[in-house]
Amino acid sequence: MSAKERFRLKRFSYHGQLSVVVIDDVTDLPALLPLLYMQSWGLSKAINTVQQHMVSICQWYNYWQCKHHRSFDEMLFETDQHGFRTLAPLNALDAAMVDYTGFCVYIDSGQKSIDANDDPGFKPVIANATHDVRLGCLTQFLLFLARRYVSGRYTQLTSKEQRTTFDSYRFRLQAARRDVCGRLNIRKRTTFSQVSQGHLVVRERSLTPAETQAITVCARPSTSKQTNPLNPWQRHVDQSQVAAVQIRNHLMIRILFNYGLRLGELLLLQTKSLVPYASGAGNALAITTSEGSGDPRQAPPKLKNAWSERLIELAPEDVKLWELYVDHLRGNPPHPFLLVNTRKNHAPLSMRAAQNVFDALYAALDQHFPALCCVNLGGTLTTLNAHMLRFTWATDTFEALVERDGCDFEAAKDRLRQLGGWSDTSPMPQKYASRYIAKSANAANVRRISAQRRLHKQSKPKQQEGGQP
DNA sequence: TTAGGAATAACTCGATGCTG
DNA sequence: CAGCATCGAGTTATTCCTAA
Repeated sequence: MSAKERFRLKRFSYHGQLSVVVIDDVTDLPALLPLLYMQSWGLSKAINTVQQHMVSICQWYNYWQCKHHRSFDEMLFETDQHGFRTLAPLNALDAAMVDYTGFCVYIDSGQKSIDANDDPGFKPVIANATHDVRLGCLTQFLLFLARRYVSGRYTQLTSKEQRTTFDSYRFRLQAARRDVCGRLNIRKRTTFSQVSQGHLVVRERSLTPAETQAITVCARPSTSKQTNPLNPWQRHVDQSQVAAVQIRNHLMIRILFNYGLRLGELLLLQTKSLVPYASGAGNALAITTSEGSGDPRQAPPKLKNAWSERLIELAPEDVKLWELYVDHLRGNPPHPFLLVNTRKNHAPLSMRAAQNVFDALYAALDQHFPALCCVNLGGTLTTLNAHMLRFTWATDTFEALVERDGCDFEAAKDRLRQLGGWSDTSPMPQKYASRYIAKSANAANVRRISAQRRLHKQSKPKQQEGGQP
């Protein structure tokens, strides 16, 4: 038969509730197992969710038809070679696990190819997120089947055996899914302490000047005169929001880099947090709690401690950027918070969304500056998060306080404590101080060694030195 | 000095609204 | 309607602060 598209989706109304089923074109009836799944799981879910799952299952059924020339339903209900019917569903599930890879090829190729073509230039036609959604839904469906056909109705297992059998299916299905999961394969992130491909990645949690520079370049928003092809926020469902996203993220990154805020403090900023500086010109940033502001977020950010409340002077160009964003791009949401998401309601930016900004930024760095990120090319930047900008800020600020402003170490530590919102007894400023000492000691050491080498070179023509003392 | 607590980070997964 | 972006939530590890 034309193996192509034996199964399709159909919407129907069930007791007044709109729902979706997978229709088998051969019998013109709903496929049995998806129907059971929909009935026992899908009725309590929103139509979009059910549809999401049914789309995945439908593609799976079409794939199965292509590959094995019979439907997945038939596979589950046939008798095995010994005439036992009871084990057939479980055998089918075992077979399904093997076919995860083939299914990935099928959906990645736009449901055309079932062969694993090892073409290196092969480019999936769907995004990784979609790929993972498909696999996740399919796995959930297969787990539903496992739970159903392991149960006492279909097997003679004791309840304990049922549980272990089902657990084994759950484990194996999840493992199979994990193996082919698109996002996991793209982002192989490791933490700093972990060994990556044989060699240990050693680095501070602050950024090097090269990395800082790369981030600044990537975060620069496009203007009408000049677009920035490195900016990771080029596309958006609502194209009119692209400028808002770019400016907002640029503002976020600038504030974090220049003033070392914690992420929670950043998200608590309000439009009225920018106050004219008491003594003379300039503006200051007031970091404070937002009591009574009616934060609509599920998990509103909180200040870490009482010392976090502070006043920071803002550079003029940041003030301009702030005003540009507030006046023209932020919209007019009913809440007072500075940073908003790009949905229609312009709700305050959530913790999660803010972290996604850094995920996207890291993806851009990975793409455009592989030498910084890829371990094989000598890069050490294996992850990026908002707190790393704070570390960077603290290190740089301490250095500037000592070298430019001529503070002694105690004064610099106190100043840093005040600017960064650490408590009176916090050991953190000490940490940055010792980091600076280590750094300058290293620099002095390098200078000493190279001076020595020069000296050695000069003395060399005169006489050959003996062994080391 | 250390135990415990709160915030943050890292990693997933599920659910749902939005738009071309 | 397909695909995607985004949000909510759960779990665990790590960081930072407080108080004993």
